[in-house]
Amino acid sequence: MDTVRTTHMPQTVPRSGCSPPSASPGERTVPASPADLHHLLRVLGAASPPEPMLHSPPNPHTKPPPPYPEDNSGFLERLYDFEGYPTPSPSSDEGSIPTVALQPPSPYNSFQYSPPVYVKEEPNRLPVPEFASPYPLSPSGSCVSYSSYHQYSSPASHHEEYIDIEELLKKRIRYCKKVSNRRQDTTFQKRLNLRPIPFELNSVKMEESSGGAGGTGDDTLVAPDIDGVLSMAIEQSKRDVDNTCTVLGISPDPLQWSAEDVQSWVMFTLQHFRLAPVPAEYFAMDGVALVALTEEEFNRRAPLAGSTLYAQLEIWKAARHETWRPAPWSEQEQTSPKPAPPGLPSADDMSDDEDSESVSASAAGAGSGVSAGGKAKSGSTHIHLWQFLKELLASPQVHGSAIRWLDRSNGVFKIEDSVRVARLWGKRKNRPAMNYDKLSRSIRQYYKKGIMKKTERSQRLVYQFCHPYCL
DNA sequence: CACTAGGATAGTG
DNA sequence: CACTATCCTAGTG
Repeated sequence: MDTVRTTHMPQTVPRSGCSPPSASPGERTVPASPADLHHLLRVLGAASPPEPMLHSPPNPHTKPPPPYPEDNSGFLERLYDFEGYPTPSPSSDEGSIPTVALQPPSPYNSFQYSPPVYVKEEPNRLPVPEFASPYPLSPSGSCVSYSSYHQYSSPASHHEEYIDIEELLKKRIRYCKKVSNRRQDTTFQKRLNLRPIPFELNSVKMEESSGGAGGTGDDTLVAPDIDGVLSMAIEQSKRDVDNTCTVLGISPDPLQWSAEDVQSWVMFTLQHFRLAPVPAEYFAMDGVALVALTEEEFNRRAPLAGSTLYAQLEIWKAARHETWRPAPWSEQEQTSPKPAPPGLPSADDMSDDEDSESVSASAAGAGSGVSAGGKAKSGSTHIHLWQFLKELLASPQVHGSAIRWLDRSNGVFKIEDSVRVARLWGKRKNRPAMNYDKLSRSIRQYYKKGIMKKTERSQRLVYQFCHPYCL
């Protein structure tokens, strides 16, 4: 009989509908890479002007805030400078009414971008007008800060939200001062090796750990400071995410988004950042698929908004995590403590060189080189085959010998090493019995679905993505 | 022999 | 139900 298919192992691997706690060993769950942190910093605190944390938790022990430019400019300036951003000039060019430009935290100002929103400054408080997207901007970019969902059902009642600028400044300044005081002002960045914070975290860690295990005072201070800022950023972004979830009625976990959720989120984010609309079909996918997209793929789909969307998604992914743990740059994954799912021993990935490099770095893909993946093991087992193939294709330096683009713009690619690709696929899906025969069968299913098509001149091992899957 | 093509069925979420 | 994973038969170069 054919009931003897014993190759089936109990598949406990959750799919998109499941909650994250049981991710596979390779599953990357949070800001696992320094690049993620970079995103966070860029989009959140460090790179943004006075931050409208509308409902930031009241700080009981607040002191009178230093007047805006005088006391803070130094810190802000430094903060901005070493992040490579122009120092904001909080000048008031509107006569007697001081204004503050609250700009959407477009991290990469490379794309078109909405005009700054000017807000009249009142003593210590800023009324925030309604935006196109009725949600006030937050530094983290996600929709923010409503005290409750109900506010939205009665728009008339909340035309203005008040931002406690004192709070904002104090919060940020406290951190800046803290850092600055520990290291003498001008050199502290170097000492902390803070420059492009995220990207160098690895090296920082490595150097330090290799240097003196004991760690002179300096060494040990680095992590906590950065960590403090990050924690704050994460906290805020989590609040923002939660609020947005409430408004959009979507899960905080992008992996659980349906295609509709993704649409909602994309539209919301575009609107929120006043970015040009993107054809819906470009992001016609569920959350799992969205999460699997590399930054480059975001940019291909939405040249003007891709970076922002990608950065936002990074924040959402980060916010998924309940806690921000110190030393995120450590080799360990940032996944919440959970037992390794049955099936693949987690060590296995490590041992198998060829495969462990596997797809992870790829997510980073051609884009920033590091972005989403870093050294983090990529992804969930929920990934679709076509996404997986694109992941491989996105890192030719790693998998170029197994699979490569023949015609990138038309989505034509060739599998050079069918065995290896199949093995990688099997590994990712925790299907040890995977082979090219099965893999190709799955690919052929895509013909029907319009995800892939046969190439004009059929060649062995050559396939072609359909638009927009090739993006 | 390696691959292509596609039907059928089972498993999973 | 979608999306594979698996098995299988038939055909191609």
